[in-house]
Amino acid sequence: MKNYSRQREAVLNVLCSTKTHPTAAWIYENVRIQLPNISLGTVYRNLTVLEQEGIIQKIPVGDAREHFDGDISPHSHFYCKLCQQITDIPFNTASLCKKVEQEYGVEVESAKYTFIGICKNCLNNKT
Amino acid sequence: MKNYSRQREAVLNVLCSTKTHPTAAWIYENVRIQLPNISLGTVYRNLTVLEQEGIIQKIPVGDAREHFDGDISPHSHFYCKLCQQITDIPFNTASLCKKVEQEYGVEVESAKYTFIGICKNCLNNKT
DNA sequence: ATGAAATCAGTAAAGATTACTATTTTTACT
DNA sequence: AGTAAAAATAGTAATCTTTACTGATTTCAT
Repeated sequence: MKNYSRQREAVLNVLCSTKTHPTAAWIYENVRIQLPNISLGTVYRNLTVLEQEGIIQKIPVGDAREHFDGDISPHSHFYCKLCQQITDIPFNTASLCKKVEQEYGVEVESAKYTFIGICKNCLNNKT
Repeated sequence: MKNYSRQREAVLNVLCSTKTHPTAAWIYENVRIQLPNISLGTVYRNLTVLEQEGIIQKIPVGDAREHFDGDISPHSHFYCKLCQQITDIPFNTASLCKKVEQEYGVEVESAKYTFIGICKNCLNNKT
């Protein structure tokens, strides 16, 4: 079904080598260092494929673009409204999924917890 | 600082009178029934203002556009990947906010829990 | 090696959001 | 009520993000 490609591997490698939860545009710019001819559409297509296969996950935070995360272990995220950085919060999201499935008769594939506010650095810089 | 306007009130009313967690485009179309001359930019601006004031909230689910919710009580959401509907899950998000604040030295303004999968209806229709 | 299936680069198109400007509306004050 | 400053608006344009298309290239199984 799915075929190996240098481009898909490069997209995955770039994403997995950062903890910044980047956007497609950022991934595109960084993959271009290794593969200068890769096209933006290829990055988008591969991000979609990788997400559908459950190898990566999307992290929407409400800034009008999608962010991606190569770490699919069930953890949470904090989004700073001032510096726009997304940081990991090792709070496990798995525990409530079964509860939601049983109580609502749905099939839960993933859960995303996002905490929004002001990060430590930005709080300090405010003084 | 902020002035009253018929347009802002209409945007808020339309959003609060639905449980569908609509997009800006949907809100625009529905406000147009009452105010045919309202412009899309006005809808966007007012949604931004209302969100900054904490009167409404944004619900990003990863479908490349923002959804909005007039209900700001701390509850969760379920997003169906098949029918794209967002439904409320009355699971309270408030309890972990303080924990995150204390453990990470951040200021948490809001928390969003989103469960993603396949809803009851779509599971039945699959048979 | 070879042919079907998958993927690609490059480009165009579509969709979502923000920016800009001249005009109108709201508010505070008289 | 009258007025001036501040805020908001409609309409339009521009920007940014994402998806779609197409002919060429690459991968994979045989």
